[in-house]
Amino acid sequence: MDKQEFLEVYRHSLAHILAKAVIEIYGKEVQYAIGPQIDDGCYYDFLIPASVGEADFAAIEEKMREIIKRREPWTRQEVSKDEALKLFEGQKFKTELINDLPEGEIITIYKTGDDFTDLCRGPHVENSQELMNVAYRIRSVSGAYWRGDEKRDSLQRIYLYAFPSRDELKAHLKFIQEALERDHKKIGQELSLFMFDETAPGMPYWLPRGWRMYQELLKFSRELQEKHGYTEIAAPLVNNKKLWLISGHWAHYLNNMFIVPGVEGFLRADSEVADVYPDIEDADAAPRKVMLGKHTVIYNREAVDTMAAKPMNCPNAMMTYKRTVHSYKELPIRYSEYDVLHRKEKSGQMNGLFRVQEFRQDDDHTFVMESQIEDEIADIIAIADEIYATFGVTYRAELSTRPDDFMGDIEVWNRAEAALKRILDNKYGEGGYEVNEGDGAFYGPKIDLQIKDALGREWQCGTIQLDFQLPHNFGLTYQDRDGSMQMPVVIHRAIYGSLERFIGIIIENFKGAFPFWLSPYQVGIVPIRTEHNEYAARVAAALAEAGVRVEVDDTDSNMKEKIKKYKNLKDPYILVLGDKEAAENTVSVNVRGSNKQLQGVPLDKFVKLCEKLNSERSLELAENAD
RNA sequence: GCUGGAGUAGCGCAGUCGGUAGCGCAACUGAUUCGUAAUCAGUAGGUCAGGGGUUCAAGUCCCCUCUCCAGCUCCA
Repeated sequence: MDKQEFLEVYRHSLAHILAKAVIEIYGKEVQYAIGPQIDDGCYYDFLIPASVGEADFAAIEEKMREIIKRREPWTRQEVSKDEALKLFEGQKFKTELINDLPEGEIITIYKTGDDFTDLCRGPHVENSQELMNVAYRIRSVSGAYWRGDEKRDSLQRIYLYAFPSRDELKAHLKFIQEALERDHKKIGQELSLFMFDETAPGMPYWLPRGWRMYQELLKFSRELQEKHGYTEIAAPLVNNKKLWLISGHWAHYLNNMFIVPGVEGFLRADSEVADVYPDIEDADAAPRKVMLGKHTVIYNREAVDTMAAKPMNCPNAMMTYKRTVHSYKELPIRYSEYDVLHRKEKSGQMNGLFRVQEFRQDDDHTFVMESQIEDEIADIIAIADEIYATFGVTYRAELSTRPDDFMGDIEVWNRAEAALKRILDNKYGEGGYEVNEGDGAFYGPKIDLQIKDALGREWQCGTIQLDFQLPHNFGLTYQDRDGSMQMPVVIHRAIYGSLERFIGIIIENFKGAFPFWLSPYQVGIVPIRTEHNEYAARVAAALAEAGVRVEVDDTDSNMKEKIKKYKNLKDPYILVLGDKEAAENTVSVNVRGSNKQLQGVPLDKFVKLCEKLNSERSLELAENAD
């Protein structure tokens, strides 16, 4: 048995032990659902008459230990559907699972001791004593729906960390701790990068330090895209619903849009209003008539002047394309935009910068002829390569192909998918990327790029999507060589994805110690005494002149406090300036992440070093000025 | 939206049985003028998330709302 199999077997088995322990503690009325293994352990879903909290963890862990110590044998049995139903009588989730199994299928059950039976495919340990040495700990308890369906039973899910040895469990707990320390919300607060307020849920305020970083990301993207023939546009943030009717958002995305009622949309209701739906979620609820008080103001979402904040840039890009007629000679046309988007999320969906209601994407819509798809996408991937490499992250590509409810011409789909496969085969080798069959959008196939951060966690950022639908909805055309009017294909693409989410990721990736080019302030200057402020100002001016972001603490607090302040803010270089430096026109440099100090570095040399780090967007800080 | 937790000074937190709102850092004032991660002393700072209720009395108990967090579900 290899290690992976071993992990699966004992994590699976531990889930059974967990269920047995919970039943022994909370009684036979516990309904147990399913208990799969996961990356770092396993979980089990229960319907328990009591609410399980942290205070109960120790008791459950102790009970599990006690059960393992009984050294009970595990026995596998094959039973018929009827026998299985009888065995799990009163267990509604198990009953449902059994009923869903195809007729005639052999059902396997596992007994742990003679008082606990679970429906399971196995395999499992032969005897509980095999679990004596494994290390486990209850991680947490949280809510989960039966079969992930929010309309069904809400269960208590108990998570377990489980590892083959104590050391491995310890290492994992350390990893979790590390991830916690990297939390971008915590670092964002410490480094004054961004903030939130309850008056604008899920909409970040970018503070001066964070906004500098944001601008650097934009600058990098713009520079690179300029080289690749992109042209930037900016478009209305709020558009009349007529636009959303054409794009299809009014029909398919309305619940995620912030509606802006126009003047016409306001009604003064002095009397009865018909067709008021008591519950917007419940389509079956009968509309009622409601008597509103005099002068109550309501608004009508369907009024002609109703508008909505844009959740996506695509419709405006389509409008921009449509402004004039286009020749095949002009294609590809690449409209990039960084406009602010708003997407209304259900409460509870927000999470720091990872999930917000207001954000910007490094978005682009490229209009191409079908024959240009392959070259264009290869070029997009080249951009992605350069961007991700600059942040020191690696990535993995995934191709999603035609779903069942696809729209458009199947021949076009087939050619497009073949083109995407050719690109990916070329770039990553056959099998060097994942294929998710049937996972594409209804309007076209797509390539997703998953990046991997310093802790090995994966994030979906980049996406490249072909679209045959919007050009159709907006009636886009170009005139081909033979004079006929053809429909272009649209490529939607983003590399950072959302700037907000990407910044959240790199905050955690770098733990707030950003590369020089990205740091909010790149150099912090500490004059030793106030009499050195004048020289400090000269140094700062020289650096600023060279495009270096520099901050000076010219207060009269002592130098140790000043150094500490800039260290806590993770400025890459801290310059300490006193008599010696002023006399020699040099700087003494503290390099972030090292205790080394570079004494007596000539000022012009240091300026050159900073310029070099900036122009190369270097990941590493130089530890000497040569 | 669902389950569970949380919201007290700018930040991090304490606040016991319901009985005058606390600590550390930061800020401000003064002294100190300092060579590599916290100088000393003093001062100020509060609608205890918001609203309602119980009570002689509410940060504390009850109800509603908002926001955040851990998950679920959904997503870039």
